[in-house]
Amino acid sequence: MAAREPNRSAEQLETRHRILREAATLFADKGYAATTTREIAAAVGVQQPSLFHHFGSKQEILDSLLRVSIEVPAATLKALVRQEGSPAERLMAHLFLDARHILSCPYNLLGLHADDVLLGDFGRWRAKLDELHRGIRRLVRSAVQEGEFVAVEPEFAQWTLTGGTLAVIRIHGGAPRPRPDRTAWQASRLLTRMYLARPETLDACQRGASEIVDRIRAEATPEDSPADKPKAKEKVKEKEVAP
Amino acid sequence: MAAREPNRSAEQLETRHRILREAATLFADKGYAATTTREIAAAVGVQQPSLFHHFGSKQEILDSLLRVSIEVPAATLKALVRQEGSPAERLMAHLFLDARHILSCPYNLLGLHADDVLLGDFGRWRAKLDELHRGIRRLVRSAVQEGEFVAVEPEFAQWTLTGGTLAVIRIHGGAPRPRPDRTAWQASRLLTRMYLARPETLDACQRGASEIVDRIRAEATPEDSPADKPKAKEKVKEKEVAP
DNA sequence: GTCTATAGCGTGATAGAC
DNA sequence: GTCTATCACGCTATAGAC
Repeated sequence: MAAREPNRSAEQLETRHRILREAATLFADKGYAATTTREIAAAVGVQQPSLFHHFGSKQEILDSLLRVSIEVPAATLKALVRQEGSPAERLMAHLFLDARHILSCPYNLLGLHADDVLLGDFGRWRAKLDELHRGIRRLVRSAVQEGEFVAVEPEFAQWTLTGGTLAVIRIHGGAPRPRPDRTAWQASRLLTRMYLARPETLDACQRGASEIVDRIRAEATPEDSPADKPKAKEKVKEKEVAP
Repeated sequence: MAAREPNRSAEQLETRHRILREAATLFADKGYAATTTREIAAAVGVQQPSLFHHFGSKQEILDSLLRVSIEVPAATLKALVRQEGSPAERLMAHLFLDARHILSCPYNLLGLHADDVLLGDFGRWRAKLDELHRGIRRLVRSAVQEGEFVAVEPEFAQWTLTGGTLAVIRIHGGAPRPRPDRTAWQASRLLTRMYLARPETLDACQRGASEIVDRIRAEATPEDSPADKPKAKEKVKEKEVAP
């Protein structure tokens, strides 16, 4: 990287962002292994070797996307377990935060949840994701023990709930949604309802979850975004990919 | 990843079936594109070119597995729409049949649902799967209209329900389950419960679904009714597809 | 920062002996 | 039916001009 350049040109950031964006879409469509660097370059509108000016390797592109996909949810879940509130409320808060993160993300994160990615040479992210899943299973187990949830295998519940998050990604598809909060609450309500022993307590559960979300937002640092996280105020233009 | 040891317990099977079995496991672990024919051969315990005596290409291996994974559920859903019963009951019957098919299948079908497979050069199977998803969305839409289900986007419901089927595959993992019917009913009960407007009607819904399943089974085996054909549910044995 | 040209390698698949 | 040997191709990544 040009160390003596005082200002990283907006052009470079733009290209880097577009690479991530197009790569994420292609990974979602065809999978990571099946996507070639030539296809990514073609979607961005540059020649294939030009990618390697911005990223050291194809895996590095995936790595940057995985950071967005996994690091944020893992951090929020970690914040969640310290919060007060019943297990079901905390689980619902997690489901909401996860869904809203997806709906606010400018990249299509679908391909990053495929097994060829998570079981490949990405032990670092795999470990983080396992931690996430363990946290969810722990919350499910507590909710079942306290009678909030019906009897269910924690592992099955975890896979259906994370599968529900995938459903949010599928419907989202990388396109901006009008009201992310509303959609995220809808999804988390349905997923929580699946296991709630007394479904009529869903509204109360959501109120508890909402309070937890507010508390986390209050204690969270304003800038929680490393270099790869694109600005919330995005100037993402509609892509004009040469097919 | 380390090369897998040849599966000695499977050495008695036909080589062709062992190839399918080991390939399915590898596809589930690493994805289709990331799995090499050399890895499949190593898992089976033969040299790589020997695979091509049994299958014309790597894609042909995948094709044989996709037939097992998609053709059976598509056929049962087609039989379902002709049955009497409320939309929720028919949907629950589908979820049960799908789960039981998975739990009775000797192959790990997880990798076949990955997007790199279904969006690749397999338009034939992709079309069949789309048909399946459309059928599910149609049942969801009817159930919502009739007040059996809570208000929900059919597309979201379809992805969560098919995601729930994936959860069954994940827990199954290709290993035999003691009581497939019991596990399949548990899963379909939870998934149906997610959208049932009045969860207290779940038992009634299951009774209706069970009757539909029985009717389908009756019409699926209309001609062969020798004396030794038992009707016990647990006796249902999925015959391996040997094309 | 992007380009052209190409290296280096692993892949799916084939040929022919046994 | 399985083996050894090998091909032809497409892939990621590098080198160096501009």
